[in-house]
Amino acid sequence: MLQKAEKYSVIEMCPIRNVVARFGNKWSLIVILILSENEVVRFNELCRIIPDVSSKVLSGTLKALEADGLVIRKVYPVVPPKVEYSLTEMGTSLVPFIVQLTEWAQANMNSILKHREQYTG
Amino acid sequence: MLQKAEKYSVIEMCPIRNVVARFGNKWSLIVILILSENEVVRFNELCRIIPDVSSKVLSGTLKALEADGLVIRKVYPVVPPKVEYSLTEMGTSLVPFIVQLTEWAQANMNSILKHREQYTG
DNA sequence: CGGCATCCAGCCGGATACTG
DNA sequence: CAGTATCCGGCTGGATGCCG
Repeated sequence: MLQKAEKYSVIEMCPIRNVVARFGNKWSLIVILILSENEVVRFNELCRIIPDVSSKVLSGTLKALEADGLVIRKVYPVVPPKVEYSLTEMGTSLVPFIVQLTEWAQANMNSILKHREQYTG
Repeated sequence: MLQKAEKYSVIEMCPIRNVVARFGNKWSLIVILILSENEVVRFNELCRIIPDVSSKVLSGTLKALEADGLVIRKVYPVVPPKVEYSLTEMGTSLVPFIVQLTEWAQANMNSILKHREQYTG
């Protein structure tokens, strides 16, 4: 305790920072949640479901999740192209924790918002 | 399902995005974890414990957490100044979920790293 | 349909220096 | 000791346009 926390030092070695660096962006969690609710979703479906995301950013988000082994990208060699996204087993195993976090957020959101507006920095 | 997800629309109304917008930054989770392990920590202790954080960024992080009602900032009117940070009840209630997330990250980090290096974008 | 290329603005975090 | 002030570079995310 209270000594230099080596375990938090190198971001590549730090699970928290590693995981948060991945999910801390604007859309990753929403994508995972939607995939967990729908099993298989096409690119443009995600585009429509998620409000205000550009296709460039969405594809970047999906790529990152795919690179981590959380999401599967399945391409059908047809015209017009068809691409389906789904969660891997590892991705699915993460869902319960995200859901719990979401529930906590839901339960405490009002309190947090109230604190924020009362706060005088 | 597969309809415009209003629940994710407005960030102020969306618990996930609200919570992640707050913890998705570089240091918040580490600060919360350290506070959860130590009960009361002074500013400079945090500075020393956390690697590579500047005092400006740290104070910003703490302010945000304080504004949300997750962290208490207690100032002692002495010279030199003494300020103690600790978790509120709400902050403490969040810790288990973060810990779970951390454990998931720890358990899956190797797999994630392996996927990343195998991934050819 | 499912992207990528390009360009661009804003924010986040870091370095340094200074203060009550 | 516990910050704030200033400056700055880089990255993230968004807009637009193009392509197989």
